[in-house]
Amino acid sequence: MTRGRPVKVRLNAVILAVRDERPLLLTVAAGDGAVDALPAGVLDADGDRTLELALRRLVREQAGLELGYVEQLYTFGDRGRDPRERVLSVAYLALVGEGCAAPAAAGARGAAWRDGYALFPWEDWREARPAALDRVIGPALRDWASSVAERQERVAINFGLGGSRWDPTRVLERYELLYELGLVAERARDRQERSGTALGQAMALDHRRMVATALGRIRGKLSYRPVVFELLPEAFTLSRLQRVVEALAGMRLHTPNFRRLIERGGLVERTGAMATHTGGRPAELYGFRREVLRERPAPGVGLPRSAP
Amino acid sequence: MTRGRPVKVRLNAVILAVRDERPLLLTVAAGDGAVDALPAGVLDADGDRTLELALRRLVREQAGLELGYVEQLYTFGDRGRDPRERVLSVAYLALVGEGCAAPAAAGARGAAWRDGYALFPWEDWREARPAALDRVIGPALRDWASSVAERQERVAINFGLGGSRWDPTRVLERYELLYELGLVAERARDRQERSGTALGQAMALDHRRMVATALGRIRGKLSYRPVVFELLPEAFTLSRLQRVVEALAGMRLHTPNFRRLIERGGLVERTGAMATHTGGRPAELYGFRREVLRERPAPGVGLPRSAP
DNA sequence: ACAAAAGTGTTCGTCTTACACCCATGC
DNA sequence: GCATGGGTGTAAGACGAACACTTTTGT
Repeated sequence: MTRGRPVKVRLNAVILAVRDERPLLLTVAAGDGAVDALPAGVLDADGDRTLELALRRLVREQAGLELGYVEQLYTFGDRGRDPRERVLSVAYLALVGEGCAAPAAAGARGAAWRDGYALFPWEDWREARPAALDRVIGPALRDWASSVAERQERVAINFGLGGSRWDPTRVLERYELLYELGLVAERARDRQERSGTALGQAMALDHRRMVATALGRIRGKLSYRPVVFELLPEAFTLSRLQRVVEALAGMRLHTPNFRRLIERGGLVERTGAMATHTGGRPAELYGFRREVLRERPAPGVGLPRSAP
Repeated sequence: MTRGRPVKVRLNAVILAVRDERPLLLTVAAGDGAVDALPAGVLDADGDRTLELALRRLVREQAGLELGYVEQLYTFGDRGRDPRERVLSVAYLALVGEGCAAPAAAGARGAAWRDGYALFPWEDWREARPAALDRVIGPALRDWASSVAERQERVAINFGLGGSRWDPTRVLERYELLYELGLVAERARDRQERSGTALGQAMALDHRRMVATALGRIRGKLSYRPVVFELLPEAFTLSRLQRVVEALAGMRLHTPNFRRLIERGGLVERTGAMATHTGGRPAELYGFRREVLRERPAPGVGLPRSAP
């Protein structure tokens, strides 16, 4: 076997929570301090039995946070990802309850919880169709794709423009397209050019790409795995559940149908208790119903195919 | 940052094709020659621009095969995966047409195409419910799970036993459970014990786990991405398409409904040509219809929830 | 003629979506 | 009382599963 220079291996954590109807991301200060970075560290070849345990250790050390749900996201290894050296980064996605994401609960090293949609303003369709799409992105895409069929198709599929629908899960594809077009700050930085348009908040290295991967992954997973419950307390109201799903999906759902889907799908069960001070009528408190895993092969909340 | 011993990085390829209604896997001779291994190699930190390109190069060198569809599968990094040293292995899944998988078309180094279900006999439900399930696996699982609720749940979910349905995508979970129970040869080998039950053909290191990951992934992907077409020629009959899907899914489908699903879903278009010598009435030849990608967010063939 | 595979029609039940409406609390 | 959010009923429609049945070849 040929053997080149050794490659360094790093682990990265995309840690998400939802609080006040906003998806939050745990960040630490980057080396140069100018932008945020993801918690990261190196695998201890002797100490860490598995990659996942290494990640948990690392997040514990850096942010004082004990992770619950963790899944491997993707391994990034392109040359030039890190201008200093060739690194392989194994990225993980972790979900924590909103209790962990208390405003003060940031540990050492400038750890902080950032609004996820500050990174991807074009991904939040809850209030309205994001303004950036029509003001900046749309024109730039049209310009770029003009009279190149393949580009037009790519734009249509990923941004739901030419008769296609907006697919909430294509977060990464959209980010990468915007990167190629030079609409995000990372592109100019990576090429050492003067920066032009800079949509959304930039992050260190390719960390924003990792977060895009994570958001896309969890949006997809919502509909076939009961992952939302990792972000909620033991007991919750259905509307609270709906708000969390909406925050992740970046779109509003039809309340009455959402309730029925969840209840008839057997994902939750009544606890008997009630939530008061809801702003209106008191709401029943529900809990995740584990048995659903036995009953249905792919239990999830299912995003609508059309906007509500 | 703490820095332990450096970790080696390897790439592995799970290359699948379907031929004669059987999923085939490209293997090479393992170091000791006793079992098969997956094509593998090392990333060239200077030469390879991306991991995917490194993988393509590697497969070209080792098996003389030019890959088409490639996707990253998973990164394996547990300690003890390779008894010799701590290695991180980034596994990729590749799909090639049956032309590449010609019986003779194995390159150097003892490359060969193996029947995928020789590795996982319990995964092929096309002819009948696999015999091993009732003869060996069922009793062993019941024994293991007896009077431990969590184990019973895990068995039910993954093997479709206690009121749950068989979920074709849970290939990895099933393999890992059988590993834990000592029903596959790798378990005894890894623990340097005398081997007992040895279901299915073993592979080197944790390569069979990688193949299980790949099979589960592609089974899942069938229903929301048009991946089958990577395994078919440009023009094909609907029944040929059905056979390929069935080979991957490990189950039979209801022919008339399958046809309608595919046609109504807009996944294919008539080519006008006909296939003769089909054994009966000549069949129309179809081709993949690229436009679906614009029209539908998740185009795929959709496996049935119940057996036909 | 008959076997074998291709291909069509129709029915039924379930799941999705949308619309309309009633209920219980705080202020 | 009325605004606000919680909660229910029901009907139209899309979709998947199952059944029966016709068509076109090779032998």
